[in-house]
Amino acid sequence: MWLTAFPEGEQVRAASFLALVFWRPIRFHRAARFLPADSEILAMRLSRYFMPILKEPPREAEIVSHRLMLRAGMMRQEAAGIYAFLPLGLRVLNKISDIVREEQNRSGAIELLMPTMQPADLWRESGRYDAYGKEMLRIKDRHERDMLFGPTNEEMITEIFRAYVRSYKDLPLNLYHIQWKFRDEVRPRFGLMRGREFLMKDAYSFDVDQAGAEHSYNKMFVAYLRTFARLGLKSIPMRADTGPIGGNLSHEFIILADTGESEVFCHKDFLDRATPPEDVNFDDRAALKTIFDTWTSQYAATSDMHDAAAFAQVPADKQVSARGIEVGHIFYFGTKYSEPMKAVVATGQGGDVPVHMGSYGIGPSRLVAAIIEASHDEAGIIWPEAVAPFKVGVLNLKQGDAATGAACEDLYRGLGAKGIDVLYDDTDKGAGAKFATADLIGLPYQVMVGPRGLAEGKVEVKNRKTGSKELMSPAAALDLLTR
RNA sequence: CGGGGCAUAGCGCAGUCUGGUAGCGCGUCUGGUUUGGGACCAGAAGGUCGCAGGUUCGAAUCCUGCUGCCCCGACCA
Repeated sequence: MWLTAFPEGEQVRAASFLALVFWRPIRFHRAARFLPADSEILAMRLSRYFMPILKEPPREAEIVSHRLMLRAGMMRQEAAGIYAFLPLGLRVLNKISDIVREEQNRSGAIELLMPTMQPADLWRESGRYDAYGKEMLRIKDRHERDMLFGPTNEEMITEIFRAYVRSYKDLPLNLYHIQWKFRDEVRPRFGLMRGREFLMKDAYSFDVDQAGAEHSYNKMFVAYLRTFARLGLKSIPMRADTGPIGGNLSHEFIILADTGESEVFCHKDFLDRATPPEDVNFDDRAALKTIFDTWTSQYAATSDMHDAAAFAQVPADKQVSARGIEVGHIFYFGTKYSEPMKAVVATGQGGDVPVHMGSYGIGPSRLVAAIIEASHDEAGIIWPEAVAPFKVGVLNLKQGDAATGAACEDLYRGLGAKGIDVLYDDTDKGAGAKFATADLIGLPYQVMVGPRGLAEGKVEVKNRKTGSKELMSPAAALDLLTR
């Protein structure tokens, strides 16, 4: 548009200047011009991607998710407990965050975004500036004002709430954000599992009374069950200690993984209980209460809360003791913050009351690691389809061969055009190396395109999870993978 | 914060005890031959040995201090 402001002769120079500046994107567009615009970010040629895989795991990585994330080129450590997400890791993180977001929205929670930096004064109001201890990273700005890198956001959300909401008519309200947190752990470890900087979805509910707050709690409870199920995980809610955040109703959501950091005990029925359906009515108090009761009626506890006598009441063939990873935590804490911070609403019956609050956390960055812990084998990661960085890998087993090249291009473009996330391994590597890479980064479906199969008009589709391989025509593969 | 360990090329490691011109594998680059489970041959590039001091004719190696990272424990999304 503003090009027209150039004198005639200048337009050419301006245009070529732009071409220079945007040379890389233009080159990409040219190569991908058969794809609709929206698909360009979904489809990727490995030869042009940034995915620095490692054959050997770096020495510092001890646990499997940490090793595999480093080997798959998903992240890079920059300091103890602090990681850069590389492109492959970011794709997974974003897919997890999107699912978390969808389920929060479905439950009626509303997204906003609070800053990572917070003024200390807010925390002095709640009394937590002194109480939180050294885990809170404290900073002074240039004017010597006390600031902090937020470890959580109860104070700030309460400040926002009290600034605008005055009436019971505006309740219930649940506000959430997905933002980086910083907790200066004494001993960060296990890669993303216990980092110092981590991504957290934290939601905060506001209700006029305890009954309302319990309904809000149940909404999150159900949303969490759905979220973890969609991420391909079996989650088990376990009664939890309320810890430093305070309150009196709290559950941890634990997923089972052999390498999990805590020991858990539960009733076997948890493992095949049906996930609440997509169309569950979040406004139906009784229905949500029923789901909550069903999911909390049987024994489930981490070693901290374990009661051996109660566990012994579970029939022997139903006793499960396993290892687990905490991936979510929900709290109801009443008026712990609303009272000191004066977040009050008119009740409609004369007078104000402090609102009843709850907070609800899920760590998407920890989930990246937790999913790997729960789903991997000797060869590498086995991504659940919903969070895989790419759903399909197209492997050209004989790079430079005209026939395999053409078949791969067709599949690559065909999948991309249908909106499938596809990674096309068009590198010079040998077939074996490509198999190893595809398995390492855990692509759910891998299409092997080589001269041997192509001679009979076939490609091979491999399922990463089951290991099954099937020969079929490229058209059948396209059909299968876009279904 | 207590205890233990590590730091040498992009990654994994040897060399340190017993001081004497810094090595191996993988990866990278060039050329060629290859191509269905981490190919082969030939050649090449790449390191102030974590940092600072000290001892010595000479330090990756010995001494002192510091920093970073990992593991176990206590603590935690």
